[in-house]
Amino acid sequence: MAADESNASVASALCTTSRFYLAIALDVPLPGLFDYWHIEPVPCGVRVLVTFGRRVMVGMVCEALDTPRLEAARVRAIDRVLDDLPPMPGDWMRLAGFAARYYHRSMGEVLMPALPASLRKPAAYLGSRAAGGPVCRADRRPGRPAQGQVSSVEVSVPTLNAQQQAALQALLSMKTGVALLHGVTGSGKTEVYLRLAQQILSQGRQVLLLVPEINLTPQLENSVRARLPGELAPLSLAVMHSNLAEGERLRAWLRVARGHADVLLGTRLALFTPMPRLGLIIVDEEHDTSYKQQDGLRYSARDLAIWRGHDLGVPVVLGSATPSLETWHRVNQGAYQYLSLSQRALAQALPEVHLVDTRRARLEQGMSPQLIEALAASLARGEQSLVFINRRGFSPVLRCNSCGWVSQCPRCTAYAVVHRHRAGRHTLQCHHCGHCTAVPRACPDCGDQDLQPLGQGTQRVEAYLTEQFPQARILRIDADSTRRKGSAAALFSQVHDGQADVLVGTQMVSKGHDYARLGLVGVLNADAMLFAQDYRAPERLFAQLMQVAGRAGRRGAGAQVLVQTDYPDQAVYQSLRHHDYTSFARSALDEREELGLPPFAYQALLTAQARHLRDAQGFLSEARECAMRLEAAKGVQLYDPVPVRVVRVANIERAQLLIESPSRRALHRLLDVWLPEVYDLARGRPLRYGLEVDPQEI
DNA sequence: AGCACGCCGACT
DNA sequence: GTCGGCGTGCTC
Repeated sequence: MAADESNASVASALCTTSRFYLAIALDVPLPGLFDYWHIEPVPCGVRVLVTFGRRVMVGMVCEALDTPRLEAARVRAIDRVLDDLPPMPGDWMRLAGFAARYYHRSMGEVLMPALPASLRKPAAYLGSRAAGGPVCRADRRPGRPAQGQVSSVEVSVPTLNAQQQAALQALLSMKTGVALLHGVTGSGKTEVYLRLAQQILSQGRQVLLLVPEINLTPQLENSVRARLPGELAPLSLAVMHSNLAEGERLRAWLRVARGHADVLLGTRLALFTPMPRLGLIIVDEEHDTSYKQQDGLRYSARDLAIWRGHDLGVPVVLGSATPSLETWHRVNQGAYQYLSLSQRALAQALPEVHLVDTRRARLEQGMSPQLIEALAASLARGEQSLVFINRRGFSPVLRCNSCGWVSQCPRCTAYAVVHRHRAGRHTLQCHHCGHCTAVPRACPDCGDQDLQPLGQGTQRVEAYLTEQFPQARILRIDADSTRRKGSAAALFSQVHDGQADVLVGTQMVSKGHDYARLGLVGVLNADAMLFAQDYRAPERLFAQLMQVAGRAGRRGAGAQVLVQTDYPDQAVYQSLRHHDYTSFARSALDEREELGLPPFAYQALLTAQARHLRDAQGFLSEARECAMRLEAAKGVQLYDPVPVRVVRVANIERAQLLIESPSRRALHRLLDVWLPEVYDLARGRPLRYGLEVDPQEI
């Protein structure tokens, strides 16, 4: 071919090639979508490779544009259309769109993190090792054989009591909407979920079952797996949580998204999995705070699950022994159907709750004589006991008895916690930033060697009990003793095999696990939770204590719970004593209404982090003034910016501005017009900021 | 968020 | 004389 001829054909191709403009979502903290073009149309929901600045990114097509919103010369062509997957389904795009609007983030910040990592990382598509792309590679691998397969013949299906039967009937007839399944621990909520799920599955539809955290799924996973019907074409289960290896997560995601898996059991991130035949969403332990993501996009998987169910016209079941006050309020308003399981399924008695007034007790290592006595008795009966203390490490602070020096993290406004290690080398660790130093032999200020650990953590309680009960097998379960992968499962299986007499643990032990022979639960230092935090502290404490109390006596009778407190008259402890969620919720809601707090108001939190507190606070003050000048600020309260409780973490100082309104619409309308100005205000300042909608802690 | 450009201290 | 510290500016 002659050179001029080929040049001419290139030129004519360029002239005749039309450009199809696309608005593309990218995971960058910038508002809006980004304009690119391609030589042919690309449908919404398709992923593309684009060059953004100097790097290549995976983005998602969200709109086709007639004309670019940017000067045409600045619009780049996309690099490649990723066609290894069909376009993301419309309902999935709607869910992401809603989350982006509600949490006031760009579409890209919502969409992209919702995909398995290999589907959003350009490296998975570039270079020699990327041959075929991640989807192709996942499809080539058979995947691990299903573990824990239980033959359906061996499964004993429990019979339902009258309450369970009634709840199931009501749920079966529910075509859409939200129901609260309120059942005390051990009342058999799981059995109701499973029966309901079976019904939905038999209609050929998929079920999404959300659980708070994954260390509790082995038990649930086995019961679900055991109960999936179908002999010739067995229904299949996919499990999804953040501890999955990337390849496993992608394979599970693909099975669900292609409709090959029927049940998806997973933590909050599973909410964003496409499900072409979704027929039911269950949110177990809906009050649990781990449904709220605490970094990146701070979404509530429970709230989004409700939206998704509503959008698809599919029922959503919320289950809890201690529903969140938000949910309880919706029930009171008649917006959610209410179903109660007030009896334990196997007719065991609820454990007796005793409050030990620690103002009148002589404590040894934080433990009252009553608790020590009860532990001894329980050991003598050959039962298991649980000592619950929500504090890991040996002691929360080290103090010099001579000059009053206390162990402070050099980078945070927090104490450094004493930790003991096997080798006998002790450390001071900051639980906020991870800073770690050796425990000094002498006071760094005055040189005195009289350094004393103050207060108790799980290690110290474990050490003390080991000394008190040398014949007992004492096991500690907390974030430290379960750090290595798989060690949590190993420790829990020791417990279930009866190889432990006393369990010492943090909240890790209170979730999900069913302890067959547990006759006694002791709770240390509950008051710290009551006074430490914000207005939600009593609600969280109540849920936590109900949950840990519920661990006791699930199989036997006569179990007891001892809660040590300086304030036995507090409503939260009195309600706990009577296992009375309803009275607790009523008094807590009355108080919230009187004070105009959620769920009677809606909140957002603008946070700022900077090297110097004055920068963070100054920025928030200006942002506040800017908001007050806006028409949309009518009916919205903007509080004064304040430093957060632990103001400095890793040498970064933090402040926050609370925004509140009794009208959700008014709040969001203000955010819509105000946030672009906040964005401009932050430009060029030495700080970072973020917005949290419906904050759980303030 | 990345990633690069751009101006000032301790090293071969 | 450079290597590299992180301030600041931009990305369709």
